[in-house]
Amino acid sequence: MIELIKATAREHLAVDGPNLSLRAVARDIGVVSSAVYRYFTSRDDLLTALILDAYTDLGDAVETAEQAVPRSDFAGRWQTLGRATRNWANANPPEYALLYGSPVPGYTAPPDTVGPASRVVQRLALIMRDAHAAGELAAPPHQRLPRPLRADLTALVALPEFGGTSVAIVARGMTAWTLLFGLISFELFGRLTNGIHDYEAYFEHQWRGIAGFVGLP
Amino acid sequence: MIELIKATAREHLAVDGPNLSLRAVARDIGVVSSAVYRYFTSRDDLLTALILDAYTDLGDAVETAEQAVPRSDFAGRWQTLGRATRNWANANPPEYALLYGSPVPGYTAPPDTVGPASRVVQRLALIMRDAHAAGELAAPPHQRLPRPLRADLTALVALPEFGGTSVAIVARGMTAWTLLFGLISFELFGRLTNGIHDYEAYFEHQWRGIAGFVGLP
DNA sequence: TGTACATCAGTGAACGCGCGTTCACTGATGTAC
DNA sequence: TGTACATCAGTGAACGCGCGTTCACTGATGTAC
Repeated sequence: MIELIKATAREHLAVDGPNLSLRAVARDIGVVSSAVYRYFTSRDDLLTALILDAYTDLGDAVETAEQAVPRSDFAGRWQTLGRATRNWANANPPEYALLYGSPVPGYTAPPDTVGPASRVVQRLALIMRDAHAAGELAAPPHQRLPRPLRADLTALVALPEFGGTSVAIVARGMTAWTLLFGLISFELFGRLTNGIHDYEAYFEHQWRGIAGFVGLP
Repeated sequence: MIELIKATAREHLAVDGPNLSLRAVARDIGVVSSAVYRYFTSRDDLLTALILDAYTDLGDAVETAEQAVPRSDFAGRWQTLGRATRNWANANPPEYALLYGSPVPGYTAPPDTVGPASRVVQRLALIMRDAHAAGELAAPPHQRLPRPLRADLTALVALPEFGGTSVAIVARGMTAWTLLFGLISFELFGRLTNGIHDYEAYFEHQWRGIAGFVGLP
């Protein structure tokens, strides 16, 4: 039943956006609206469940795809990670908008979404770390950093998924991470409708381009 | 009066997000809800006016800032363009979300928003074109492109603001454009809350980093 | 200077609809002895 | 095999609220002669 509610709610996301109507979901299932309260304590609770599911689904899809590539094919792993993320987003646009679109007004995601939310970027970091460990990651040029930014980045280098790299590498990894979701958002939110027609080719090219920027072969 | 309605509606955007309530706006102004219909034929019409205003406001801010930099200081113009865009977004988060967040369900922007919507990217292209014309834009490495993508990019190179550059340069310009709004979205939509504390320093560094990628000095 | 008329901003009531959440409840199913 | 009880999914009515849009209207202001 919980699954049925969530599935129906997901369908509604596609039409109404994040202003999910609990009553409409109940109506679709053929149940009275108060019945939903047996399974979710509130509308926000249902929304949170959907968000968590979506993060998990995306994380699984990306990890599965990336894991199928030979470990030492860093460029291949990189490309696969990007492609899997984009594919998931194209297969689940409303979920993507829920996760990476504008925040729902009046709703704040509970702290237990943080973990699942960072699986993609962690995976991305892992590829760079592995390439770095194998000596196949070109070192970015040295750049001066203001002290507070250096502090932030230093803390990130200390994380296990970035461990052993450098502040400059982490910064470029974050550039790529930002670009990844920027590319997908532009595609799904209609920024490319004037100019680009072959979205897939465009994405593949842009994503490959940034691989060079982060130092991958 | 039109201005008063729009100003009040803007305040509501901040609280309720894009689900703007015409009645709430009227209530705030101290007028009966039907009175608004004298000035806007529908809720969507009001929303369109807000979007157009926002694009214009952003475009003005960016152009004014960028124009104040000496024409031959390409890196300075680049940095200023990015900074002005970010500053505007930080000063007007709800408007930014309206323009660059997830699309409002059930609403499609009319075609006359296209022009104002592309002022920032046009400006960005202009800087690259000027730098290229001055011989100060490093040529990106040659990359093979699938035919449909090459066709798309070739059409873009023909636009006046990109005229005289190359397919590879346009592609990198689009990377930067995507990154610009990706960086701002991540900041405003809360993707950086774990890890980055000094948003401004972070942005400045990332944006300068991508300048090198597009070939600027 | 005064009257007649047109313009126009805003009113108020209504239509028909939606929403989240609560609460006491029914009625079927399962369990224990 | 049969009775008594507990569990639990779902009901239905209600609360109090919101919304966009329509329509005939009032009443003030401006204009023409």
